[in-house]
Amino acid sequence: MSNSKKEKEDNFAPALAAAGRALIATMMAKLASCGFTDVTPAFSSLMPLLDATGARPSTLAQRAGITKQAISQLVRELETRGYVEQVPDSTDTRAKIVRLTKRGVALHAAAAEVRLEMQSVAVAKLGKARVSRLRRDLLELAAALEEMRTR
Amino acid sequence: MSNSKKEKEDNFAPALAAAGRALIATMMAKLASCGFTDVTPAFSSLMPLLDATGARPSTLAQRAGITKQAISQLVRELETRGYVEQVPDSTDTRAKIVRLTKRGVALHAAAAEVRLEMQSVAVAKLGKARVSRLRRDLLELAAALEEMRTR
DNA sequence: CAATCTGGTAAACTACCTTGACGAACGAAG
DNA sequence: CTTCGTTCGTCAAGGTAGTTTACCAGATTG
Repeated sequence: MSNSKKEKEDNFAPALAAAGRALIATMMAKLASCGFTDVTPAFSSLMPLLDATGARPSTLAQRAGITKQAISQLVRELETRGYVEQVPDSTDTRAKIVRLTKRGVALHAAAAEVRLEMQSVAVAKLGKARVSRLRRDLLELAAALEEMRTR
Repeated sequence: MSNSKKEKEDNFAPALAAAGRALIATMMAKLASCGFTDVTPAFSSLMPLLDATGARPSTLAQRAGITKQAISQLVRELETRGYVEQVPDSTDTRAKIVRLTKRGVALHAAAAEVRLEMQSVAVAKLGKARVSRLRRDLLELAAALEEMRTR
């Protein structure tokens, strides 16, 4: 009996899932209230990986940890919605450069602001020390699980 | 300048995502190595919500936080793969009861074991205190974000 | 008993990712 | 200069996990 109770009490998976869901939902809600109603979660995840100078799809894929095909689709969607434009890379005929449009810069800024606001909310609730410890522990946990997986 | 740096250093979203991905990937890998090769992430997420006595789809939907239609599909998949069976509820002609088959019980047990193993790995890496603090902080973070969203 | 609520399903759709196959261009090596 | 392996991006198809909309049938209550 204490066994099952212990698992339920200590199991961090639901907590992790809940935090993840809350993070996404809050980001979406805040962006929508800023007028960005056609943004999907994947867009907002991609935003912090883009900068003013532009980046190649392959680079983005690497940063995001997904395939270049997936990025290709995502970028196309972003393009049809007017958030980015693709220009040819002058140093490589094969390559493209994904660059934020004016509207994209606005979304980028809005997403960054929401992230900062989330950070503030977290710090207000948990305190600065616990927030940075949380981040660190999550990364260590991920590494430990990853090692367990591959072993 | 310190602003953007601060955001990058403290932003917990990537850490959260990484931990979540690692959790799922490890669960899948471990279950596959136990012979459960036809299990999808959603199956393993559903397992801890099922018990020996069986439960109604609606109840499962509530516990999982998704629609009853989604549960309906999932349960059907689980049924065709032989992990659960649906029997009529004697107390309500409309209702069904989702019950683990013998194979389902085996999967349920395997998933529980993997969760315990993950817990052990986490404790080995972070220590018992930090793990339970991590869980608590995640829940508080989720609540804070949720409040921020609805406000 | 009629109205309404609840349990479940069906179909169509969205979002996000994968694998596999491919053409075109780059870089180096012969 | 040609050949060869690699890299850049795309097309096509499919899988997973959900959603919304619409609906039926059984249960509950005024």
